[in-house]
Amino acid sequence: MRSARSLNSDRPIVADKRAAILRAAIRVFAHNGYFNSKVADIASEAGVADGTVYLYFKSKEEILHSIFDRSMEEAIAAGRKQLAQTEDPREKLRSIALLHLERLGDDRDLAVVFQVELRGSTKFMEEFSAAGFAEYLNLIRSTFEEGQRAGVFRPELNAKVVAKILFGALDEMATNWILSKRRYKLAPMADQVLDIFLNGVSAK
Amino acid sequence: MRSARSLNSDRPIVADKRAAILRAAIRVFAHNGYFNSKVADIASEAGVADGTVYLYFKSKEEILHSIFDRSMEEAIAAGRKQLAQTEDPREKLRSIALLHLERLGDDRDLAVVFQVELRGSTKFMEEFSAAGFAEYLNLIRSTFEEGQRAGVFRPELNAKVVAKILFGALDEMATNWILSKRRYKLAPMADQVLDIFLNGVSAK
DNA sequence: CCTCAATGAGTGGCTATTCATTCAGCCGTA
DNA sequence: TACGGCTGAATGAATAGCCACTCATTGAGG
Repeated sequence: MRSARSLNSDRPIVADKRAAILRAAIRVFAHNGYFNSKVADIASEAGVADGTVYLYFKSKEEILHSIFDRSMEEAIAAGRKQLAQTEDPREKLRSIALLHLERLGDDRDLAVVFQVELRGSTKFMEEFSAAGFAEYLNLIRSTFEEGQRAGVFRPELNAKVVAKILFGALDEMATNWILSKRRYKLAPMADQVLDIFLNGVSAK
Repeated sequence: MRSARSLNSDRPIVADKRAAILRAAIRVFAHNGYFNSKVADIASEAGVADGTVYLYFKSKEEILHSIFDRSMEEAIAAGRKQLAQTEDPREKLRSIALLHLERLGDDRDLAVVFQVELRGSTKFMEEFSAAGFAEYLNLIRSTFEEGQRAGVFRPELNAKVVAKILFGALDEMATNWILSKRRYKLAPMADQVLDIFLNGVSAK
């Protein structure tokens, strides 16, 4: 039904279908919630048979895992890259925030999965947070500490707490954006948050 | 099995059992997650038969609703009361924050249900947020606006955004506290958050 | 005796996962 | 070039297990 390269014939096909199923799953999870989504829904959304899903994923849960892993990996990579291109710690934090909200603002379905569906279970939260979120928080924290050493930020502040505050504020912007009926751009909120945040943590 | 007042005989009994079931549900939901919790688990935790649950609640979902409604109502009432006893807008916000974290810090199971389980579905989020969260955010917002009028807070800031930032920061403190393996007091975090927050939003 | 809260075994509906079957493309052979 | 398996990706009907919810029955209190 689908044409494929001849050598290494499985790779391109596999990647295609895996990706299609993942994209379908994001859409379905976003609309119905993880627990109310049927594997059959995902399959039909992806245009494959029910059983095909199990050729690419061990279980429904693994699909959710994969969504998280892939997205978080991308996000962190993008974040690091951005950090490498910036000097001023204040601007670094601004970049992280902007990237964070841009990424979610560009894909509402993915945002719903991240802000809502992934939070819906302590089990997921613990597993996931250990890996991905913690790393992300550390990215923020170490950037802040860098700024403290540079004398830009108030030295007496606990960097861990500061990181959580910034993350929490951004996270809430995203969640509110999803739940809001009004349609507005998410990314520009980053500046409003950063304004207050930087004003609160800057030295002098 | 349980003794009761003679007149109006249903009220005391009903209240007792309803409350017992709710308390049990909080515990069970906190440990297994809403979707992985069986009604039978709740019943046995509450020390009643499966069917008894349905004498007090229409469905499993209604139990979750009730937990949210009751707790949110209490929290908002407590918040309003506290606000009435305070003058300075800065102190008002500090009180709200402290109350917020104290309440969650005092009951870990309830906190898990609030921070994790209640977020796990867009459907819930939309229904709930419309009612409870929005009201809570408004409480913060109007307090902030009061402070703006009094010249305490920077007048150019968007109060709605400011409210979300504060709420988001507190919310993240709570979520992190739940997921953390280390045991620490949650309430004192309020001061650290408020320090940075107030520093960020204060006039001058 | 009544009444009615409480019980808990049974039912119905649902859905994740499995697996026997199909079939498209490919290769060796004539 | 034409043919006849062969491979394994894809299918989707069937299974197996789970669990919210019902309701006929019980028995304590009055």
